[in-house]
Amino acid sequence: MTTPNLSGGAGLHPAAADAGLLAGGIRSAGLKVTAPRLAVLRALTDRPHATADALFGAVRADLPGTSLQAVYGVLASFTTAGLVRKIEPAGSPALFERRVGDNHHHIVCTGCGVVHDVDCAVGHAPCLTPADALGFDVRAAEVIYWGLCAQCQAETALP
Amino acid sequence: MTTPNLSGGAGLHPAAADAGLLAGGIRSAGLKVTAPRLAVLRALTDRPHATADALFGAVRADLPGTSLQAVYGVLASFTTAGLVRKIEPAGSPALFERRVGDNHHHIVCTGCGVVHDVDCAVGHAPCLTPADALGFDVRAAEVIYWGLCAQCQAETALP
DNA sequence: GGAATTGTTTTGAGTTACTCAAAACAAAAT
DNA sequence: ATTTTGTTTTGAGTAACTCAAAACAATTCC
Repeated sequence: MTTPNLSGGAGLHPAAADAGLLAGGIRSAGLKVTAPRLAVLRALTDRPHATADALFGAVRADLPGTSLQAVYGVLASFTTAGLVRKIEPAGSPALFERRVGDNHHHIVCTGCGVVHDVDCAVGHAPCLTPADALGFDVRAAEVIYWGLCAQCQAETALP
Repeated sequence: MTTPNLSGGAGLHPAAADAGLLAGGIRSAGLKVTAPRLAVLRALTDRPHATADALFGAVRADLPGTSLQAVYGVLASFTTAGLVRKIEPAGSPALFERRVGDNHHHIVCTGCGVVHDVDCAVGHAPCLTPADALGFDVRAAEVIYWGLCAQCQAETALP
């Protein structure tokens, strides 16, 4: 075998099986399966809220020669295809996550910048309806909570 | 009188009275009253959700020679002082608004980018409490609704 | 009212996080 | 195997800020 196995056939070891799953996801989104795309998706699996730059760093570790622009391109196509979600918290470069399709929100630490997922406040779509939509056809509600994470609280409480 | 009236004394005509009010606000925020600051605050009064660049355009109309960096500086000091609020919707440069101190949210048109204020969804602080704060000390909840404004709806519905 | 003090603005440079386009290349369809 | 189509590389360019030093102006103090 002289070419890498990108085709998602029966896996022979864990990484191959993983590649198969990733490849299937990419293919069923209507996109061609390529090595940079697999690498980005794999990197994003380990880093649930990553910047393009962080992913670039991770990708080039297992696929040297990949360009930053390729990572941007991959992320753009994934985002358009609904395979990943892009979030842009104030003051931060864009973050990407694989968790899509549900309406979850985010909590960002103002101290260290760490981001976690949080489920919608009230059980059912609560924040999805503004008091007065002003004639808008509302399609999405994005909620970002800001606060101090447990660790940053502990650190600021020191003598 | 050879120097402009920045001191906020009894106004002689509407613009002066306005300057007095603006100056008072700036002064009580603990900031020095300067011509660029008055100009930015006045421009922001007419443009409830403006970018630094838009404000720069407006400011230089009545105070030529003001630099863009001065506008950034003014906005940074106002934001720190709590005199204005900075919002950063995804894909847009930062917007500034004078409405502060209440917990209102925003609705952004995905077509034309227009931004309006909206009050909190449910009567009482609804979105302020995530289902699970994950140990965070939550200080703020920011909600952005995305949708099509009435005008953009009408335009997309054309034959 | 004038000098000292402190904070602000100008001027000029630099950075981050992207975006765009053309040519080389690789995956999928035939 | 070849063609087609979509992707990645390479290289350039941009928007929106941020930083620092020197000039300047608003308060404070006498």
